[in-house]
Amino acid sequence: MKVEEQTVVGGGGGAGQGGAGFWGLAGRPCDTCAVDAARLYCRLDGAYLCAGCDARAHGAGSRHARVWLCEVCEHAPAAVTCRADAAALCATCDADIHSANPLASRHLLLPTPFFGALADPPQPVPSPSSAAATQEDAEDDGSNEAEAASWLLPEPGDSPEDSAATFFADSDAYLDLDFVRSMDGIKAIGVPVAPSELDLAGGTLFYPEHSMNHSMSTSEVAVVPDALSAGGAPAPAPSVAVVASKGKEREARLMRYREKRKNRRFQKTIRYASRKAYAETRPRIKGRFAKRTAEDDALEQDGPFSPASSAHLASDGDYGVVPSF
DNA sequence: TTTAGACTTACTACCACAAGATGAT
DNA sequence: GAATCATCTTGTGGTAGTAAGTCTA
Repeated sequence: MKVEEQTVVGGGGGAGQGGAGFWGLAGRPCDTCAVDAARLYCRLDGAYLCAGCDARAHGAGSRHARVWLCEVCEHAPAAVTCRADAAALCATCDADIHSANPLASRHLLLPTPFFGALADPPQPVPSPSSAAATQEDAEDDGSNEAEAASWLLPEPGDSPEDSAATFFADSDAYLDLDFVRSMDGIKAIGVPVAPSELDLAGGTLFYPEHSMNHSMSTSEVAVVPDALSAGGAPAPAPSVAVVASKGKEREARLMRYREKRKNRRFQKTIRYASRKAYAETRPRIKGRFAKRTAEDDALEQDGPFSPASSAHLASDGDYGVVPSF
């Protein structure tokens, strides 16, 4: 925790001085209006669109397959959706994040295209199997379980307090070759490979043989892209400037990703607003529910916190509320 | 380098009771 | 089949307690 805080503070300072633009990571503008930030990519049109322009261009019956922009870099079309992280990721960011360690590599990855009218923001991105379910349901039913499962299966060398996506990002500088060797034996853990037709970014979706190499290499100073090194020919050494820039970009991307996930994933879903409203008005003793007294009953009848009114108030709160029937 | 203690962080159990679910009539 | 009633189960939030991790001497 402290490591992450320090990382955030340090990185935040750097980002704060120059903002996202400093790293060259400002969101891609909409190709149509050029005003708002693009949020999705239409394959048929070959255009990056904001929500408004997409709504104008694609109606509910639209058959144009579109994908969200990567939530990490906000530049490339998302290639997959990670249900555990509830995030749409491009091939590059997916490789960065999900090849970082064996836990992350087990996240359930789903194809991203959707059709019809733009519904809601891409968090979580609707999965094909849960089209009829609410967004909250999709997140609760799948991602939480998937991530919880991944966290419950520690691997040698894992830090229990770090999430799968953040561990190596926070400790890149401390990786050593022994750990790389220790990963060789487990890098073949099965990851569902998406059909090649979803390879929207023009690259491969997964790197089953090179994922660990990719992660390790990008975590070190000498960055050698897999595409270059995979051919067997020795890749030319990148310049120091390029290497440093890549490292900072990746760090900034991952930091943004972590912040977003942190803010998103722990929102409580209220299934019964009426029960929540009632619980909030009930008397407590040291946090525990206490028996009602006659005075409590009298106050409730006179005061503004009758169950009915409280339920109404609670329904307007910031919680995700499943209406009671 | 190891150990002990202090400190921090995250998680869980607990409580009462209305609302919801279920089965019987 | 629909309506009513009785009984059982579920879900709700704030706090204390505890486990686990981190830091320092």
